[in-house]
Amino acid sequence: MNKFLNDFKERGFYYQCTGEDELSKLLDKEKINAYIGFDCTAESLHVGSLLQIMCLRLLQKHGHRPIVLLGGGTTRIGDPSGKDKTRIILSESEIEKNSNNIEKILKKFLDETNPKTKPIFVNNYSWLKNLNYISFLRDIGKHFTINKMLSFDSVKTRLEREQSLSYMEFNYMILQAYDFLELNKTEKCMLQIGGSDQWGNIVNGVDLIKRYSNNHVYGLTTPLITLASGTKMGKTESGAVWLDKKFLPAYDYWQFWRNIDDRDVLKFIKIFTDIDIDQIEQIKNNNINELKILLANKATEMLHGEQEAKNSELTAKKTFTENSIGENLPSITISEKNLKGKMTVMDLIILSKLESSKSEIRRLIKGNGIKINNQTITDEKLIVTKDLFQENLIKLSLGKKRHIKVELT
RNA sequence: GGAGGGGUUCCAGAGCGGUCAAAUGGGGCGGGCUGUAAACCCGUUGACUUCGGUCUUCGAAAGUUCGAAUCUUUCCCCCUCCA
Repeated sequence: MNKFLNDFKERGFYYQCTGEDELSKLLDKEKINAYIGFDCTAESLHVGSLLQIMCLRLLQKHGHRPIVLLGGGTTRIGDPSGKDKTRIILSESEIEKNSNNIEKILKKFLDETNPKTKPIFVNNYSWLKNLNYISFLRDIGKHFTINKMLSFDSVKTRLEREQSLSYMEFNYMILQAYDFLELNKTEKCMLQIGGSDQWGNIVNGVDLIKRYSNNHVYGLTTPLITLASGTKMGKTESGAVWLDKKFLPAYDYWQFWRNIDDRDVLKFIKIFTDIDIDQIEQIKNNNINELKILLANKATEMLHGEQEAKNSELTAKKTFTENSIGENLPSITISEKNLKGKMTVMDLIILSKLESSKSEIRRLIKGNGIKINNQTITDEKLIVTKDLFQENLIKLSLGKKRHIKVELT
C-alpha cells in the first residue's frame, strides 16, 4: 500500500475511500493535489476541525500539496448534512470576516516554505458567484438525477421527519460536487478528503467529474472522533475549544489536551501530533501523565508556538505540582484603591469573571471549593485586604482546576 | 379537512388547585479517593439575601380563585392517527 495511505490508516484517520487500490497506485506514481473544504459559519475553527487540518499536514509530510477550500460561497447556502433544521444564513460581511480568520488559523498549521507542497488557498465564492443559472443547469444539472439526490441521508432524514428542506439547501450537494470539478479543472485536484458526514457530497463530486470529463478522482473520509466517555470531542469548562487565542488562551488549550481521558491519549497522539508511528511505539508504555504532557506540548506548539507551549507546561507545573503561582495563569489586576472599600471574596470572584452568580459562589464556599493562596475560604464575607497578597499577588482558586492570578497595583 | 396527544427548570421526564423553586434520571458544579485520569462515594444544581426571608419561573396573553405548573378562554408551536 502507498505510504501516505498506510500512514493515514495507521494513525487512525481512515474511514472510507473510493477506489482505494487505484488511489494507492496513483499516490505511488505521482505527487498530487488534494483538497479539504472548510465551512465559514464561525469566526474561528475549533478542535472539531483539527482532524482535517492534520490530514493536510500529513499530505505535506508525504510530499503532496494541500488545497484549502474556504466555503465562502457554499456557506451562503448551508450544508444540510447532519442538521435537523435550516440554519441561520449569515450576512456577506460575516462570512468574509470568518473566512479570513479561518485562513489565518490554517496557515499556522501548514508549511509554506517548500514550493512543492505549498498549500493553495481558494474560496469557492470566486467561482460560484458568477454561475449562470441556465448554463449551470445544462452543463452540471443534467448529470444529477433527483432519484439519486433523494436517496442521500442528508435529504432523506429531513424528508422522513417532514422537516422542511428548502430548494436552496437541496442544491448544496451539487455545488460541493461542482467545487471538486472546478478544482480538478483549475488545480488538477485529484482527491477530496472530509469527515464521514461528507461521504455523500464527496462521492457526488467524484461521479460528476467522471461524467463531465471522464477523469478519475478520489474521495477519502475520516471518522468522527469520539471520546472514551462517549461524548463528542471538544468541550471544556468554558465551552468550545477554539483554535484562536482570542477565544481560548494558549494555557487553556494546553489544559484541554492535558486533561484528556487516559484511554484516549495514544489515539490522540497518533492523530494530533506529528510524532512518527514507530517512535510512538517506543514511548507508548511511558508514564501516562508524561504522555499527556507530551500531547499537550506538541498540540499547543503547533498552534501557538513553542514558547507558549513551554510557558503553559511550566504554569501547570507551578499551579498543580508546586501549588505556587504560574506565570501564564489567567490574571486580573485590581488597584489598592479598590480594596479601601469593602471588597469581599465574593466581589473579587465576580470581578474575576470566574463566576457570575453570587448564589453559586456561596454554594462553592459551603462546599469548600474556594481557596485563596491554597487556603480554603469558609467565610463568604471575608474582606480582601492587602495582607492577603504575597508580593502583590493572590492565587484565587475555584475547585481544583480553575485558578486565576490577582495582581495588586 | 376530521379525530386525538402534547409544550415543565441545561436535557429527558413526573406533577394535574394549596404541603411546588417543582419527584426521578442524565449532565454540570463542588468535596472525598487518586494522577489535573477513569470508576466509585457524598453534597449541590433559579436569582438576591441582613440567612428571617424576598423576588422571578412550568409555550404566550387574559381570566376564575383567598390561592394556579395544575381550572377556563384566546393565540402560537409541535406530534400521532384517519381522509
